[in-house]
Amino acid sequence: MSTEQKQKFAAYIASQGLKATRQRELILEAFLAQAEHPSTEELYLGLRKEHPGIGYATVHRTLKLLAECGIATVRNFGDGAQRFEACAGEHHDHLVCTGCGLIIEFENLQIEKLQEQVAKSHDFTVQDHRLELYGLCSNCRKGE
Amino acid sequence: MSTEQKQKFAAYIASQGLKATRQRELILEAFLAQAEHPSTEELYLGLRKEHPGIGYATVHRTLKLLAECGIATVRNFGDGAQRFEACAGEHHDHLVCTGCGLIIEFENLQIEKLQEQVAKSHDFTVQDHRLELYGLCSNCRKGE
DNA sequence: TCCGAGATTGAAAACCGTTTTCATTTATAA
DNA sequence: TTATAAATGAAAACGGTTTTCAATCTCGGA
Ligand SMILES: [Mn+2]
Ligand SMILES: [Mn+2]
Ligand SMILES: [Zn+2]
Ligand SMILES: [Zn+2]
Repeated sequence: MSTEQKQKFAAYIASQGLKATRQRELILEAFLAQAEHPSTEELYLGLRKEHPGIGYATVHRTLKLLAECGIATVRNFGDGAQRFEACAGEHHDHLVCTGCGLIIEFENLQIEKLQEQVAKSHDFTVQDHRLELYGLCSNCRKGE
Repeated sequence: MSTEQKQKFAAYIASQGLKATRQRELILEAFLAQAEHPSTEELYLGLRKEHPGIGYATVHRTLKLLAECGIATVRNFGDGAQRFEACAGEHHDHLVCTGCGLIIEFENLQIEKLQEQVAKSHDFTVQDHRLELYGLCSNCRKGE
């Protein structure tokens, strides 16, 4: 439920001496409502329909704030733009279709465990990781 | 041996109706000689010491050519710049230290296999993938 | 060897997503 | 209500990449 995220954001804002503004509220709502992996631009264009006054910089700044406080994750699927995704519960990785842009999410605990082992064997402490499989979905394969 | 790569490049250039130039030769040599994961800028600055006339655009264009013909891979470790790496034999993935920038390479066949399984279970054909583990190397962990 | 079509080069400008700047507006504690 | 500091939107700056363009070079054919 989005109330949870709103509270989390409010708490973070308070804890950092920041201010609760109309724009931040709007942007969080739009972010939670929007499609899966929006870029700043996409979210900004969506918002502007309802709220023409809103600024691109504010949208981007707020998305970074959301990432800071753990509501969003920053993704990068190699299209040159940062994308943002709500941290809904479980961690997951992505299959990205190079044909149509389709993104499928998956989690695989075995892979995660093996990653930990690899890190340990090199005396590394993992803070984060990215795993993306690029290829063709079944539709795009047919279309070839 | 670098002769192999030179031949591969020569063959590719011929096959595409491109031309063999002094610059391309120089850039390939520098690329093969340089450190592990150079950016265009880094390679360019290195080259300029010996060959002040060389242009940034030419370096970048040539690196893209090398990627096209399978001599180089494009990497992106999240520092905002494309990095290039010689495709020396085996595929590998990376551990990236967020403290000092150290990069450790690894390969793990179990992970690769599991990736294939994941893809298959979603009816995906994998063309490429990226796996990076970000964290702290033992040195940087001590320094904290 | 020389020529000419067409590719390549380097410098500079354009590009594009991100970040900063700055004058103005707004939130919040007193 | 007021004072203070933060936030906003527009525009400029930024930084890596890509394009443009006139000059230069490559290489197959004469
Ligand atoms: Mn996702
Ligand atoms: Mn490597
Ligand atoms: Zn597809
Ligand atoms: Zn380190």
